[in-house]
Amino acid sequence: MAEPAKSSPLSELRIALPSLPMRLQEVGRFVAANDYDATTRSMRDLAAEAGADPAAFTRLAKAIGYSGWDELRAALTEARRPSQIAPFSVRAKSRRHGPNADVALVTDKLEAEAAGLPRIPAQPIAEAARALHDAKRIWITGYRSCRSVAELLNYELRLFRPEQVQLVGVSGPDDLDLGAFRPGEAVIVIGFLPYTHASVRVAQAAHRAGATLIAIADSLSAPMAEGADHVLLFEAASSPGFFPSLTGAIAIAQSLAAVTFSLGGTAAKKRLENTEARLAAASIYVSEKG
Amino acid sequence: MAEPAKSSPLSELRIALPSLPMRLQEVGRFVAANDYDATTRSMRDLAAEAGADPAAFTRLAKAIGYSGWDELRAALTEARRPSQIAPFSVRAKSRRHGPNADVALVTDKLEAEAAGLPRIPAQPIAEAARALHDAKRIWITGYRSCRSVAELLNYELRLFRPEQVQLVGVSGPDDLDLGAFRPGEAVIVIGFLPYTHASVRVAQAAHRAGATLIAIADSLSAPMAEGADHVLLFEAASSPGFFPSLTGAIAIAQSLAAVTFSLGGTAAKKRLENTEARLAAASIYVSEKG
DNA sequence: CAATTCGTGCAACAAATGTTTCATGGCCGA
DNA sequence: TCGGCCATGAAACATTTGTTGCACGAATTG
Repeated sequence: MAEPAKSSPLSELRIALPSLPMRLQEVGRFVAANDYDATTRSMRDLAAEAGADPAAFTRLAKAIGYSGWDELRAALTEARRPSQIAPFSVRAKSRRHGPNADVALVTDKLEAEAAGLPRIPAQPIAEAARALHDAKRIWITGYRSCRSVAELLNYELRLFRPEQVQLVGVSGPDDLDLGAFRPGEAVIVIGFLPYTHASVRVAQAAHRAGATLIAIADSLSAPMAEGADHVLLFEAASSPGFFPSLTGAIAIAQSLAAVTFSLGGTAAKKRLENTEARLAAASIYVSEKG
Repeated sequence: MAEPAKSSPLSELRIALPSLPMRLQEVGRFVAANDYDATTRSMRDLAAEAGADPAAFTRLAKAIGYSGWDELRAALTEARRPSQIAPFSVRAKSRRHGPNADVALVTDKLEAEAAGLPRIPAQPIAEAARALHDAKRIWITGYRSCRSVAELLNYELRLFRPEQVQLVGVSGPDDLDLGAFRPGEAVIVIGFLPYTHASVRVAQAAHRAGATLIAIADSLSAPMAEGADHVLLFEAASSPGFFPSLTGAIAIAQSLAAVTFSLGGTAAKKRLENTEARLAAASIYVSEKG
């Protein structure tokens, strides 16, 4: 296995963890999960809380290349030390070129997207959520990269309205679903430039069928926004890079789901609890440990 | 002696400072200025650096109402403890009613997520992108709500590396793919609390096969982060509402794709152009009209 | 099945920690 | 000037710290 850059003692620990004896894995996990206590409290103290032998900590440190627990803790302490000079020094020194050009690209991107989120109009989202709340059935559409947004929305809505939410095109060709739209139902279409023919077709079908059309798009003049009852705007081109940004669309989708759930009241809450109980019973999730 | 509002040990110190003997003032100022070292390093060590007598630290602690240096340090340690994300307090807060309660929920959510994005560590993303660039093949995994993130990443990476990127589990049961992992390949696993067994299985299989493991998770102690060569952290619980937030994970995925594309240089650019040309030829997109 | 390695808990070890005591020296009031 | 007081440093103290040697048991190997 290749050496993956000795960035932090915690990552060294993580990497070595799986190849360690069982007990050492336990204490290793404990250290990773409680690294602040690891730097401040004593070895024996930690051992008592972790329910392990104090010696295990020393052995762990040696197993991952340190001379002893003291040295490991010193490394953790340094890694945790609050950085005195904050973002500007990093930002100024590594613009565009140099070895850190990639890092600069990432920070620029994240900042741009963070700046874009508060510009999303909230009012239309709340109104659209009410429309979803009133809808007898909810269809969701998104193609190409927007498919991920559609699926997330589908997933979250189905957590508390399982029988009434459906992705367009999952159970056969899209066209079969298009004929099923009815008044009183809601159809969500997600898309941005360049717009796919398929998404426009869905929007038109929804409009023609008299269903409530909700468009999540990057522009009011997007073709699937024509005739839409609710248009939720986000900025797809706000961040640097070559692909349009979906962060805004995801944020909208999640807000939409959250408000819709909130409108659902205790009934929605109960259905969510049922769903979660079923998932837990099927032991889908890794149980949390003390 | 009056209790001076036990807000923080540091403020107690500052208040009592002027009425202390000269040497104790010096030591007190040193502690206030280096409180991180005060919690991590030993008393004698600090004394050496401050140029003072070790006993002065004990006397200082007693002078401001503690039983000894140990107790003062414990108080400083607790005051410095990183605030573990408290979703409940956020949820319990201002459950505002009235007509605009829904709008307020949306704006709160968007602002919280916007605040979370710049906190994402950029360096690991850049390093992980380089690993992807070097990988002969890229596998992507995400279950439940993380599936959407996995699919977005899959989509964007396939735009310029179509033959080398694959979602785990699309062409049959996951287990078939798990056996296909090879050294020199990269496996991306996305997940957050509660963690699914399936994602942990994939991560372990990747590690066992000697493939480069990249984990996108909400915690360093996430089970799929064990043994990972790269861990990309985001805050799933940062925003109000009942569902964990995927905005950070999406932002990471997009940054990862962008940097990987950037590393690909002209070759990647050419492949992307080919893909776009093919899509255009199939008239997937609505042509832009004046 | 025997031999051996390896992982693990226990207990004793030396080193380091925080505390206390004691001696010194400066300061102020009588 | 004397005597008490307090601040201060150095050294001795008991305690706690991290470490290591040892024994026992499980897993592995020949």
